Amino acid sequence: MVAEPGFEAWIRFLRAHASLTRQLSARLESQHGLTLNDYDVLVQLAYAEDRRLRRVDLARSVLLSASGITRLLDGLERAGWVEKGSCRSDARVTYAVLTEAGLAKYRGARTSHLADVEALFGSRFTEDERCALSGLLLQLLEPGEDETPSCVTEAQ
Amino acid sequence: MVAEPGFEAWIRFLRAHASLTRQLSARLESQHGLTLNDYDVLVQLAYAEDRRLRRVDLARSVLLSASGITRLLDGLERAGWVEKGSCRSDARVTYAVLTEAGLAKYRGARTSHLADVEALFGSRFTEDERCALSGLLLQLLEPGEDETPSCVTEAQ
DNA sequence: CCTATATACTTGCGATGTCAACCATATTAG
DNA sequence: CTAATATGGTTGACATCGCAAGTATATAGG
Repeated sequence: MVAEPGFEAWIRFLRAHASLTRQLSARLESQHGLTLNDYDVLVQLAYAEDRRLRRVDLARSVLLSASGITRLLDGLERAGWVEKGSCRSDARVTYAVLTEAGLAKYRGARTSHLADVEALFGSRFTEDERCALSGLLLQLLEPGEDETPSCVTEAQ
Repeated sequence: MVAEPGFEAWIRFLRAHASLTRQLSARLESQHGLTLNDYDVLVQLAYAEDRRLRRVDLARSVLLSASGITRLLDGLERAGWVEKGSCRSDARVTYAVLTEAGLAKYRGARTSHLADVEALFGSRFTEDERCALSGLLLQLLEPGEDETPSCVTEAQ
């Protein structure tokens, strides 16, 4: 894309995303057999209360459609990392529950993935730049979309 | 994603991308029957010399794989917006050439798409912020990936 | 020449993701 | 209580995209 004065930032945003996610997902895929979204879901569940989340909420927080979550979880369930849980108070909802195996899987993938993110993304910035970028990106999100829960500061 | 200290920026990057591209591509799709990538290709061609580009180069500049470009162009060719051109000096290469219809299509989509990008992306920043963001994003791209050609400043 | 390797491009296949339609359960209004 | 509507979730049809493999042409070395 080109010749769109003032849209340079947008173009770079698209390009940077394409480039980074391709590299990161290739690594995650080859080293752990996980998708970026798979990993994302595992993290969400690992830090959720009782290691379980309603499927709708999970969908919202990873920015996938309802059907997208069903399909993603299908895979994680087949692998034994997630299982379904039912809800006492509302028979419509199904929980996605992280299994022990799933937790182990997450822990195994975590270190190398974080290192990859650091190498391809974090290391390109100074501390200040990263803060600035984070702030700017926040301005792009709708209020509800920055769901980064409380545990952001937790070191695990 | 969560609980990854220092990765807030990365998470927000992923979320912002998912959110923005979904909204933008929905609009582009409903108003013009184009994908974000379709549009991207039309722009590249519209500003290219002789309105033609080698398929490889196009792939690189849109950050698609070789097969991705073949398929994307299949669609644009079926629609009559792009056609194949052969190369005198190298029989291996095929050009993607923008047709008159394709140029018209681009011009028709351009205004509304740029307005959408401005509304969802540009308008969230001040001029300075946008510059800063653009600079930061540039640091994420590999040398060759910021292909934004010379005509960036052109007003069309 | 002629073989080896590199490049341009296409195709088969699988993975992923969306939308629309659908079912089941909750909730609300008469 | 019942009908209307909203919400949680799944499924089928479909589109997009990457990888691996294959074809065709170019280029380099012996």
